[in-house]
Amino acid sequence: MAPAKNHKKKSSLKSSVSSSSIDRGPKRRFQNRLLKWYGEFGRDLPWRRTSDPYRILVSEVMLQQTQVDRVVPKYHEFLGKYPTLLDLAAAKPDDVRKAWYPLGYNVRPYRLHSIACEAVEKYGSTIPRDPAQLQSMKGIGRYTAGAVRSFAFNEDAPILDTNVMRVLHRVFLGNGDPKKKTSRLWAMSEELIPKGKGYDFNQALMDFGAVVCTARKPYCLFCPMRDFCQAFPVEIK
DNA sequence: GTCCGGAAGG
DNA sequence: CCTTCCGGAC
Repeated sequence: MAPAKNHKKKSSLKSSVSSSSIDRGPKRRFQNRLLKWYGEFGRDLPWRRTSDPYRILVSEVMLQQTQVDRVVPKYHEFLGKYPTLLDLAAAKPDDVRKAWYPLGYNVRPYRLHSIACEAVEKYGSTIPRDPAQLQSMKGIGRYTAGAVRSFAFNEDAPILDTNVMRVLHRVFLGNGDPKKKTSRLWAMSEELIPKGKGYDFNQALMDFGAVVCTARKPYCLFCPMRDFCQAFPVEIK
């Protein structure tokens, strides 16, 4: 009788090390395939051709409420009129509201203007990168703060808008109401970012939700995640 | 007509 | 937790 050694556990690394709610395999597959997909199919959008935090902020506030196709022309027009943070801060609020038309949700141009003023007064005419400072400003919630941090400052900061929520919920959770799992999805969004790649990964997430994993009629047959997606195939209504 | 959507305010 | 804001897509 061979005195077999007792291995209680093969590897403590496997399941309990990090408080991760996502398994290694799916996590790495998702990261790799998403970034690959983005390299191939990612969109060329104007705010991806600048590193000016002000311009990225403008784009994010516009995108909060409006689809990309409607934002693009207005983004150029608005920045033609207010090319810098200082230009916007110096403007009259009502002129900013007029420059916003017809994007809708008209409280937002006022807030964007007040953010510009506050940045000039309190933060040395720069957009702050600190999440608490960002979120202290009216008009910047957790999503927009994460977007500014990752897209303007290259930080590995998580984002969660309804697109990202839908994608992560479908791929990793499957059924149920995503809105009831908001805090868990925030944690997942953070956990999934490959170190140092917050910018590309988050941009990729947004594109993927907008192009493949759409709210209605998602393109599951072209989806690189379909072999492990918990929601595949999403029923078409 | 119905759905969609960030942030604020209730 | 729920509603409001505003315009467009379907």
